[in-house]
Order: sequence, then structure tokens, then C-alpha cells
Amino acid sequence: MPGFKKRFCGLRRHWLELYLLLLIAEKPSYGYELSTKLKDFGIIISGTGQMGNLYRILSQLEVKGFVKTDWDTQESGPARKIYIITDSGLLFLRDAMDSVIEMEKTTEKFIKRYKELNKKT
Amino acid sequence: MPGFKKRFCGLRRHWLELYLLLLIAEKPSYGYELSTKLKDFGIIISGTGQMGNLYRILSQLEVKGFVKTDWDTQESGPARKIYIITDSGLLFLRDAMDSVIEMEKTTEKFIKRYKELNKKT
DNA sequence: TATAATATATGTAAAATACATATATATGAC
DNA sequence: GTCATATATATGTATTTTACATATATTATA
Repeated sequence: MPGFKKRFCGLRRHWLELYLLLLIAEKPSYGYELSTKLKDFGIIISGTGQMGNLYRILSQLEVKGFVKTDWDTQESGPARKIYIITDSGLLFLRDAMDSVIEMEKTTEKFIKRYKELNKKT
Repeated sequence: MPGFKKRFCGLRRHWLELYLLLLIAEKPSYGYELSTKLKDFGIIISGTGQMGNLYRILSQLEVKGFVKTDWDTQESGPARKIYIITDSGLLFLRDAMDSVIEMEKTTEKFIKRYKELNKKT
């Protein structure tokens, strides 16, 4: 009755989770750094509001068990919460590749059909 | 103060709107038919609940002025509400192509980086 | 001693999603 | 004739997500 009712509802959230998991899988990292690395995938995090949402998504990845965390107090400045991928996270990422591949095919088809539409006009 | 505060919040909704606008631009159509044509873009509409959401998105496309409608009572069976693209809708579609092209690039990059990640492991 | 950059986190109104439900027409089965 | 099914459109609403404001703390530098 309680627990998780839904799988992938919102896509934006879904993609953001995948981008973050890939970045973390490549190299353990922390929220502030990840926010800049997201540029690789065309995501610009601007303003504290958006940062806040990013932190919330990260903490939920932890709740789901896809990442674990470790505080880094070595560097100067405020402590950093380092996110490290788990086996469960890697598995989730692997399974999610299907949807990424489908999205690539879909966008490709969409662009092709849009061009065809404009040829006729 | 009132009016539209946001642009593209949810991606899922955003994509669905674009798919529908392209399909309607290709050929005027109605909700029930569009629900089957969405398969072209990997979207499976199943159950009356999902159909209901589709109709709501269509009616909001009309509110935004991207489509206009016309009732078709010629065919047998229940009347069909035919959606026809407007100039405003075509303009919106054209402007949105940037985000489609970016999504294609992003997914391509994502797949490449995921493969590279697994090479090392 | 400000101010800016770095770093994490919560509060919440508004919007989107998932799914149930309501309604109506036509066709074929029995 | 009436029952089930396919066709067709639409609304109600609890839950979840989004957008953005706000809170808090550390270090560097001007």
C-alpha cells in the first residue's frame, strides 16, 4: 500500500538523475562541482533555487541507495559531501540506458520528420 | 503579475506537446488518432487515464493558440474534435527545434560516455 | 570588516503526473 | 433487443515535481 507508486513520471528529473549518476560513476564528486559538470549535458544550474533542487535530487539518490556519501573536510572552505556510486546505482544506470537510446532515436526521427514537413511547404 | 510565469518546466509535457504539434502539422487529426500516432515517437498511450491527460494537453495547446479545432461529425461513431495547426503553433515548433537538436546531441554524448566508462571497468 | 565565492540544505506555492471516473455513439454478438 | 466492445471526449483529484525564495556556514580577498 505505501512505498513507491511510480517509476519514471517526470522526464526532466529522470534525465537529471541519469546525468548525475554517470558523472558520479566517472568520478566521485560533490554537489557544487556536479552543478558545473552538468554543463556537459546542456544543463545550466543558476541561482540558489536551482542548486537547492539539485541537492534534493542528490539526497534522494542516496535514499534510493544509488549513491553513498562521505564528508570531505580536507580541502579549504566549507565541507564537501562527496557522492560515490553504488553497485545498485550502476545497475540502475545500465537499465536506464534503454530509455536514453530510445530518446536518441526519437529525437533523430523527430528532426528528420520536421525537415520533411518543411520541404513540402 | 498573473499570466504565464514559466516556460518549459516539465520535459515530458514539453516533448509530448512537440510530438503532437508535429503530427498535427503533418496532418490535422483528433485525439484518439493522435494517441496511436504517438507510437512513432515511442509514446504508448494506454488506459483511459492516460487518454484523459492527452486530451487535457491538446485542449491546452488550443488555449495557447498553437492549434485550432473543428468538429467532424461526418464519420460514423462519436464526433471527432479535429486539431489543426496555427501559424503560432508552427512558429512555436520551429523555435522548439533548438531544444530537440540539443537533446539529440546530449543523448549521443551520454551514450558515448557511458560506453567509455564501461571500457575502463 | 565587508563582500564575494564556495558549499549544503529547507520551505512552499504552483504546476504536472498518474490514474479513476464520467459520458456518449456505433457495431457486432447472442 | 440488449450486452459487450471499440470508438471518442472530458473532468476530478491525490501525489509528486518544479521553481524559486530563503537559511546557514566557511574561507579568501579587498
